[in-house]
Amino acid sequence: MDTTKNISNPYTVTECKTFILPVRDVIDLLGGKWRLPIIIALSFKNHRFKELERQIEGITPRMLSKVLKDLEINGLVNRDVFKTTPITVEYSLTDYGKSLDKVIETVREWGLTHRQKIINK
Amino acid sequence: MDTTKNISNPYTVTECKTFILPVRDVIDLLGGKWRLPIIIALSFKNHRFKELERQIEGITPRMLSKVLKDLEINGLVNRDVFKTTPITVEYSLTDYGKSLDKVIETVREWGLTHRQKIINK
DNA sequence: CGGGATCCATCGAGATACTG
DNA sequence: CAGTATCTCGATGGATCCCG
Repeated sequence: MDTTKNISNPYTVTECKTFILPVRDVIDLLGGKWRLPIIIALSFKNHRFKELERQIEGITPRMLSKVLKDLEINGLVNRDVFKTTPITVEYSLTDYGKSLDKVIETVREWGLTHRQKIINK
Repeated sequence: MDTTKNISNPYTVTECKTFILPVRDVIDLLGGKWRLPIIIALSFKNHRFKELERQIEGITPRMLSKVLKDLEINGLVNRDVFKTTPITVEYSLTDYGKSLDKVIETVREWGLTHRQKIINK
């Protein structure tokens, strides 16, 4: 944040919204119940649909399908179909998806200290 | 993320959940419709309740009250009551709350490039 | 195996009115 | 001014069954 402008708040409401937009995008991309588990699982290794369903306990195929589709649209996940019988589909993180790791790590570090702080109260 | 362990995924499901927990904490802290606008507004300057209500267009006193209370519980926001007549209440970010700025900035940078990438498609 | 379709429960959030 | 109390609704996600 541009602290040089904090003193008298010269930002208009519109500027403030513009500031927030890209942050909200990422929060939404990582938010929801299943996005993080799926991204983390794929950061470990590529997975097939059924593998993910087994790995991420509690998820239904409906939600798995939905989130994977969304992550694919956002360019974070690759979907590779192999024409075996029966058909197999492999999901993997794109290089771009992997670039989220550093963001997640930054967030995680703050979150770890936060946990300590809250627990100590 | 510990990339040295990514190759064969030695993480158990439990370890994976433990890994995610602090990340989820932060996402929840910044998620929802009003948390970011409130935090950003308070990062500019301290505000009274009514000032926030005016500044953050569309928010109802109910939601404002709710989120402020939650942010206070999480140690991000101070609530100072002044016994004037009528009573005035000033909200401000704690030093701890301000420490979130660097996290938000990291998230925002990634989000900005993401916007470019998505728009160009 | 890799999903889609449908129905249903829960929860975040809006609208409105009211209080100390 | 600084909130609280109800009521309501739409979105998120769960349960279950089905298909190529």
